[in-house]
Amino acid sequence: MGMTKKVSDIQDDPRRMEIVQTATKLFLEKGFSGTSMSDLAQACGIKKASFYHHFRSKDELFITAIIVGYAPAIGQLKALKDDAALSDCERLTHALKVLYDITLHSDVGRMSPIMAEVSRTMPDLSMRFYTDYIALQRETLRDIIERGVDNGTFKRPDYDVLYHLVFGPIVTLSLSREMFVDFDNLDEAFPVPRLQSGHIEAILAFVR
Amino acid sequence: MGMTKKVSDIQDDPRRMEIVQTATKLFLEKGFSGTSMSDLAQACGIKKASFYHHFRSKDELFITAIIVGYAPAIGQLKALKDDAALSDCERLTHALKVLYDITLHSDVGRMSPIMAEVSRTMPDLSMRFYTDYIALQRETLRDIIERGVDNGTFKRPDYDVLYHLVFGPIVTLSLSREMFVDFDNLDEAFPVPRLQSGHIEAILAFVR
DNA sequence: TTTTACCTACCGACCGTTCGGTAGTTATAG
DNA sequence: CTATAACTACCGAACGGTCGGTAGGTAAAA
Repeated sequence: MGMTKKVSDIQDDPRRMEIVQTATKLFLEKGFSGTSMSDLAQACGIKKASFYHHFRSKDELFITAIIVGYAPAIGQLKALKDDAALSDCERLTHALKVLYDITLHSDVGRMSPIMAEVSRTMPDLSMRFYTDYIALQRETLRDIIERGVDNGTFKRPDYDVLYHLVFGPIVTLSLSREMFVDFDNLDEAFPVPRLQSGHIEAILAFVR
Repeated sequence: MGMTKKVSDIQDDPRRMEIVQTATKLFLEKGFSGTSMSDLAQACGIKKASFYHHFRSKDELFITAIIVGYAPAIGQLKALKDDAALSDCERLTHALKVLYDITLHSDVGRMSPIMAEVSRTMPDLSMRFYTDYIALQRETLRDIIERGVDNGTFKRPDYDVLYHLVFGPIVTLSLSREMFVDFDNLDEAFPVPRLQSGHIEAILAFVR
């Protein structure tokens, strides 16, 4: 308690949020150590010194950007649990599609390379990323499957293996596409729609 | 031609290789931008300036370290293709185990975070990493499956989906374990042996 | 005599950060 | 209504430090 700031506190200050948005874009583009405070200042239309009115340090700004960055994904995940209208298979399929969408097209998905970069120097942040986001992903998937097990639709899997099979391909796909952005034939080497539907089919077969 | 150096050329110079080995260890520990030439010099028992006798720049040293680092894995992969004594399923199982071993326990496997870190600033290296290593991984897997298809053991899969399902979990597992090294319960969150055997079973079911 | 491998000493550039100060706004007191 | 104190947002200039890299020399091997 005390030290940790809530996401809502940060988001309440509009000036801070502007800066965080711009910073997020830059960090995603050029990585943490690749983005200097001068770069950041220029992008924000502010002088370097003025940052330190809003944030204690570069680290604090970065950490804020990460946490704010995955906040919407957390909302999407929580919404998945309460999808009453669907059948078990539809719910699982939909959940997997949402996971693909989040991981491939939102900030949090594109963050994996930076998280990998800073994980060694900011283990606390990695830890928080795990408990706030990864653990929630797992939990959500588990809830959906358990519901299907109760209804007799699915047989209960080894959940750790299931997480491995579900998140592994998605994360690697996102990471690969971030790493090889400059490929001329990126969509040929990593054809997202086909990989996605093939993967979902395989997972359905696995839990049935 | 011309610019590109062969691995054998580098490996022929023992002093260079000593330096590369030490550098590799440091880069894996602290990342690219986290490792300074001074750090490197101290670890090698050499003065900073003496580096520039052996390598043109920090980048060249790093690139050399990466390429030398995945060389043995390439050897292992090539050996997999000519495994005559085994049955199709045994061969596939064995290949998957080797992939796990390489990716989790060798330098090249542990390199994914650094490759992610530098991919934006060194797109050429990423490209080379892809064609030298990733494409070879895919090709090897494909050959093994094709052999099984010819024998009637396997049905021919969508290979892109297969790559997705095979390499995705392995890479993510390796990356996760690198990122969350400091977890007290790393083996609980990512229990390698169970994940590995569960994954292999699922893949066998997928191609059969 | 030239080449190799290493050294000492140093460079300019840039890093994240701090300092002292300045407008402009708001709150308070006379 | 006015004087003043306090606060917010920002700035120019500089800080100590580290970065990758270089100039030039030395000592020994070829």
